[in-house]
Amino acid sequence: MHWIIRLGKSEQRSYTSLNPKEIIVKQQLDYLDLLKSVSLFSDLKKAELLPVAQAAIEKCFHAGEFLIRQDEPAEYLFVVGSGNIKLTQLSSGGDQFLLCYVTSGEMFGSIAILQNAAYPVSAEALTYCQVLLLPGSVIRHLMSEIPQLAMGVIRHLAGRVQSLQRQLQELSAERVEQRVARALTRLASQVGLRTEQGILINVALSRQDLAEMTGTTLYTVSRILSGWEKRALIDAGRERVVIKKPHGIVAIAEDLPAPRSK
Amino acid sequence: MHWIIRLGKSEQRSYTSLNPKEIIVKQQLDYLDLLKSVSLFSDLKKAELLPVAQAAIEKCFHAGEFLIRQDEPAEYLFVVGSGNIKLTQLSSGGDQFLLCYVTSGEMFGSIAILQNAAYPVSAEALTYCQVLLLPGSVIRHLMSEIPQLAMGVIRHLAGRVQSLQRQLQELSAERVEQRVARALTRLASQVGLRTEQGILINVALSRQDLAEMTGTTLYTVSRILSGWEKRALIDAGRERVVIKKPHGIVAIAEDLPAPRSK
DNA sequence: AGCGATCTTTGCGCTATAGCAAACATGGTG
DNA sequence: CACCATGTTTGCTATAGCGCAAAGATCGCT
Repeated sequence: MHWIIRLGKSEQRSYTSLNPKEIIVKQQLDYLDLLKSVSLFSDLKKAELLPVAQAAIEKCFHAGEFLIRQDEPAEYLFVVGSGNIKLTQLSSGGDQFLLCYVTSGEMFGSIAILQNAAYPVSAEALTYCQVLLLPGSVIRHLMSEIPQLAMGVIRHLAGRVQSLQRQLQELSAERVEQRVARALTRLASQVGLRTEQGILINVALSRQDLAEMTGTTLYTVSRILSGWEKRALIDAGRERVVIKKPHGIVAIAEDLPAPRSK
Repeated sequence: MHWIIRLGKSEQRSYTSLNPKEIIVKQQLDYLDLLKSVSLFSDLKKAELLPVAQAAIEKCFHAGEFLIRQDEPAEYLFVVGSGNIKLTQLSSGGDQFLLCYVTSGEMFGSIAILQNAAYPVSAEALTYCQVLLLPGSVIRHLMSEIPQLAMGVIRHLAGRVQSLQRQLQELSAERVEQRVARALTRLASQVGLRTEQGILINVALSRQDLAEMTGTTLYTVSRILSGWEKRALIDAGRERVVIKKPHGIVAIAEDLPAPRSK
């Protein structure tokens, strides 16, 4: 990440040795690179992104801090520059559901584009995070000038709808083991890190987290992972999973007949 | 519904006794009324809706016919003028999930706004249906001229995302009885018909349908409905449910302690 | 290095729900 | 009006997954 680290308060700009104008320009260029990498803005020219970058607020969060809390008024879209974040939803009954992880180059809080909306989820920083806050009102107004932007938002939301529908279907039709396998493959493709032992899921991932993702209990997840570890499919530790035989896990996720573990 | 019934083929227009121009104008006015009633277009002025109405294709379907099939290229948005439709999703494993019912004044197939997308669901007519087909390309191009339209689409999708997230949470955390109760209350508010005996769910609703909505089996649904019938909460018949004590069902859906059935 | 907090494992019993099979009900149709 | 297709009920059995409790592992901190 070639993005300049800067700690929250914008006043700090004036404390640097460079002259203010130069800093602002540099910052905007950096913002532009980050924004451009987000699929929401990929159709836009850099020039069109300038007003977005200008309205963006840079902010950092420490592990454990909440970026947004469920039911609070939704003012900002969040673009993640670095770090890992998890989105969770709390039900009235007090059960928590882990919707997804968000990591660099991704975005969340698109609900802020709508007026008077509230966040339907909470976002918790799992590591130190650098994010850009984009005021929903700015995006909203910009959309009328830049139709591509509106299309980007629509594409983003449509993708989310489809992935949620698929998840719903899976949750209703598949057994727990299959769902956990699916969650792992999803995580692998999103935050997986190729190592010698296999694919390391590169976020702190407790049994409880996996349970909240798949609608089960930490006990059941623990038993499943233990089983897989005995079959040498994975290597599991405290808040850590390494997939040693990806094809084996995929086989379970897709419910293929023979794992063919020769 | 004050919408003129006309059978599919546009050639029929010339067979009427009125002069063609008058008919076309009349038709567009009717289309405009229908479109205006759809939340997607509610922010638009009637004049702005004219191009949409002009591009709309009227079509009718008989009970049992499929309006769209999963994985087919998505060309049209559908606006329902009359009739009931169910949206289902088929998994690779062959399990069907019933996503939702769609009825007059509602809309589906918004994925068609995106280029080269495929429908993620199938839509089956449960009754005789009159629908308007709006070419996705037309909406797509109109969005750049009418920002309100883009906002409407975004609002629609955002609502869908939230409702799906809620459903996901419910499916993962709640027991079957609760989920069935929830499905019934949802249906009651959408297609419920107030009668003397209670709220009649005004669509053909088999045990199998309820099972596919809630991620369970028709056996379990049957047992649950039988139980509720014994407690005089509902009145169930072949593909028919009447909610006699709405508060009782809501109490189950919300998992309230005392049903208070005095 | 040792301690406490947190996470993980696993034995055990239990319940909710799946799923078959067979009888039963219902409504449309000729 | 009787038949048939289709939907529904219910007894029975099987089992996946829940959830407690207690022991064990791991990590960060001082």
